[in-house]
Amino acid sequence: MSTSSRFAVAVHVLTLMAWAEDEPLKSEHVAESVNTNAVVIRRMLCELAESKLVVSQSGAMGGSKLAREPEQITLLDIYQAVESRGVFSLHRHPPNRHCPVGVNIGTVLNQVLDEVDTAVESVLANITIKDVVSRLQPCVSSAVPKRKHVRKEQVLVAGN
Amino acid sequence: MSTSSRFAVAVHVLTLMAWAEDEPLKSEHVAESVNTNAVVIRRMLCELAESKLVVSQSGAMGGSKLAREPEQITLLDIYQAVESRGVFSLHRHPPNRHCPVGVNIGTVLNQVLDEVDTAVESVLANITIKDVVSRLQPCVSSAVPKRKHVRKEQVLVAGN
DNA sequence: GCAACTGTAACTATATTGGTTACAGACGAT
DNA sequence: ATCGTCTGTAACCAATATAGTTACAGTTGC
Repeated sequence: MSTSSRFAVAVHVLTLMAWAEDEPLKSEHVAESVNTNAVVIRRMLCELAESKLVVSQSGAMGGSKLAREPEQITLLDIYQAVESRGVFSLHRHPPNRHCPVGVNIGTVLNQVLDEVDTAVESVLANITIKDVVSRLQPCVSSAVPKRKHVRKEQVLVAGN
Repeated sequence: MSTSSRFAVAVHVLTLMAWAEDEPLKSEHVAESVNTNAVVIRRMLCELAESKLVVSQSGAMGGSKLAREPEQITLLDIYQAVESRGVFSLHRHPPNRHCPVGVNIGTVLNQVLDEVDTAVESVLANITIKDVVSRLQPCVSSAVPKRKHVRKEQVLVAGN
């Protein structure tokens, strides 16, 4: 697959804003929490603004905040704002159309990949930023997160 | 995200083998159907062999075929064989642990991403290679596949 | 032994993401 | 009005993953 961290970062950013309630956050400040460069955050904020999830204000005392209430923003909204493609891709080059399998496998795969995308979307549609904020509170910082899938590089709660 | 076509190609390969029944297929032949280089196919066949989905034989009259019946191989088996990571990744670098959101967002995100992975897996677990072969037959080659998500580069049934 | 295969290493090409610097433009405060 | 503080954005570079290619050692049937 080769997934990106764009979705994770976008959720992080919007969660910060929900946490900050109506106070506009500076990209520099957000970048500090995410632990990346402010320009990376601003690029993402532009995308999120295009999707009407945040509003930004230039100039002194400016910053960005949520465009709607946290309970009105689902993870699906965020996913669609920052991840342009579905979960899987088809062949890089079209298969051989002179082969009985090659000529039709795309159609079947598209059916399957749509089923997958739909499943992902229905999970994300049922979680709002408010939910994320609520789930944030009872966390004990000692626990190291574990995933079913091995994600080599990423052991959270470390560094800094 | 930045998904790869590895899953699509792997399904294509195993479908070819199911189609060919018990006849061993040469990597060169498979590559022709997939429209790629034979080495790319052989690399993938090695991974599929490690996961006991195919068996290969070297030497003259050699080739690869399914290790089990097509109805005993699910798309989840294939997914796990060729895609090492889950659907999404967490942050590239761990967030700032001095921030109340940064320190705990990983735990919450892991919960969400596990829900997503589980949803994807349950879809894939319910489709076998035999199902794919069955769905292959009634396809009319005139129809251009459509996906809910825009996948720019890839218009199937073209080229060559 | 020979020809036909697989397995694999080594290298290149390409694409995507992320990080960085730089700067134009917006805007509040004085 | 201008100054300092922000955002928006362009132009790069670096890192990573996938895919494509050539080359060749090893295996096996004939």
